Amino acid sequence: MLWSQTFIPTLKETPADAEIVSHQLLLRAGLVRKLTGGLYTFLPLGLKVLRKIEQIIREEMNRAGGIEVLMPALQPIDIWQQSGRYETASGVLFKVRDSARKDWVLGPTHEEVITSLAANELNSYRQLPKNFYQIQTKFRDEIRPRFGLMRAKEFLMKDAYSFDATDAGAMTSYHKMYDAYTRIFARCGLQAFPVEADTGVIGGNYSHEFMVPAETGENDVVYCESGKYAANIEKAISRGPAEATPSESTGVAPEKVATPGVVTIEALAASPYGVSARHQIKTLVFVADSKPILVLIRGDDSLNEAKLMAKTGAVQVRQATADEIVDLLGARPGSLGAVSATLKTPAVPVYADEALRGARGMTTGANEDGFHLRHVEVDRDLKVTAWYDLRTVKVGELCVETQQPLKIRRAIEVGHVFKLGTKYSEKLNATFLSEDGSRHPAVMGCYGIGVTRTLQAVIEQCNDKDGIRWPVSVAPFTVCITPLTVAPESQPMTLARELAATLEAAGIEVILDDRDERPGVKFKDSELVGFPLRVNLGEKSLAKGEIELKPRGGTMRMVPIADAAAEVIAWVRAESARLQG
RNA sequence: CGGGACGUAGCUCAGCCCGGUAGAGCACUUGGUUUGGGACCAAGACGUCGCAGGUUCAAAUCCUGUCGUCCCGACCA
Repeated sequence: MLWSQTFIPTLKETPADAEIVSHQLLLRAGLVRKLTGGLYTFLPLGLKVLRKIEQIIREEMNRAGGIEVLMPALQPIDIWQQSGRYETASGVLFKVRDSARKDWVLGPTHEEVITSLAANELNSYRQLPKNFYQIQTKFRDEIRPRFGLMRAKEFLMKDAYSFDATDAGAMTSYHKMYDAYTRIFARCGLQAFPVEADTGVIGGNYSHEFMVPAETGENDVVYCESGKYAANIEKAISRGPAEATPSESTGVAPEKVATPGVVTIEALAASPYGVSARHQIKTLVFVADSKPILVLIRGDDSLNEAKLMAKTGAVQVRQATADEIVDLLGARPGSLGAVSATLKTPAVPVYADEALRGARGMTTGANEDGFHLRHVEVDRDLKVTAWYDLRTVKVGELCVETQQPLKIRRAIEVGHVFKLGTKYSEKLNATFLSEDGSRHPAVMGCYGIGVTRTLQAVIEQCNDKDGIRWPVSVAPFTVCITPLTVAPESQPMTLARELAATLEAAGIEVILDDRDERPGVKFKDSELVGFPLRVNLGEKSLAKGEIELKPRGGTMRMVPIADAAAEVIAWVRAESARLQG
């Protein structure tokens, strides 16, 4: 490929609306251009990278027994109503209306479509297991598209769906995908690692996310340095708070104390009250599936809403409004409590965090503005409907596996594998006949990779001050041949064309920078775009019988003209082998 | 949806507070000089100052509304 005959609009300056380095480099290297918020056009080089990532995914999916299909992006709403997600996922659904005024959705994911297919086509245990996958555009009405391709309204995803006859079979399918994902990200040159994950709206009971460590990521991962434990903070557990919950009884009944103007944990902890956060019970009011609930957390802990939803089985949870809270408890936020004697409506469920078990000598709101209760003992004074682990793990707490202190880091989620069970197969009648003639719903799993997000994650992880540093496996071109003189019959240009032909014949993707630009411009551009190897052909070196090999980020090496092709091929093969894992 | 910032040339931005002929650098066009790390000189072209109202003799500048972008939060298979 000649540079002059493709389209690589590089930018010297950083675009104003790109915040993170990978987004800036996507634009500066001429890989994408924004149409509007959350929607991007892929330019030739961006598209080449995308296709390479897709190809790696295809190879590994096929190797793991996946069968490629292509499903419609436009979907009828009835299957979404059948699965129940027309309601539960309505926040992300793009809905469209046709000329007959019938409603459709643009698929944010394809459990409904594939399960409908399976319902019709998979009727016997003899046909199982099956794992269908596709690489296709997804649409999600993200509230806030962000960071270029990281969170977009329209994006490319690889999604796969497994159907098994038995739970054990489903676990096997799950682990095949888990292993395939590990290989896929390694081949893309990404350091990604699996973590235990919450399943969210998609459902199911077992799940891992593949995370790329990055400060700009949108997820917090809790992990143990031993490598034996890692989980999304939404799911993470520990051996409990670093400081024990107070459990010594004062032997005194709850006592009302005036705390005028005190509406925060901090204010109550400060002078003149001096009630440390650890001695307080935080009372939160939520509306879970339209019903009010009280949630109790130790004052120095924070509620993990994902856990609340997972543990209570609630589908939609929101914080109650101030008015709702006053109606329910008779007091405003800041003075709320769950001490039974103060509750107007004892029927409201009270969910308490495990860390509050046996707590005594606690202080909590009196359900009367400006007053708190002290000497509260949870077992004696509160009626707890259910105890759950609802708190968010904090740095330094001990790992449940190794008892070492846990750490937390930011990460980008590039893949997610779920064991779904029979949630969708039951609702959409994807059943099969087993050997004994009985009918069962297929046991499903689903597996997603954000292809466009993966592309940006590679940039986020592989860059330096000069630009992108593509791993050879996904680089738009592997070698950038750079003649410093481009006159058609000049020696640099003639040798450049010959070398390009030789390398292409060896299956190496080459771009030849035939632009009539000064060397500095070409060097800067090739480094910005990030081609793994640049081959310089300048009259000075050629006069000495040498060609220059400059790996991106490495040191320049001179090789005899006659050896250049062989040297480049050897370099590329060695780099490629390094990424095969 | 709440909070904040910002919309001026293709890009990065100044001008706005204090109303009075729309600017710089880069990019682009032409000519010349250069030619191993984003060259230099000269000439040129490029704008309904996001949009709509309002105030005013006069609005990029002040006011109101609106649309859009980015960030934080909420939310997020």
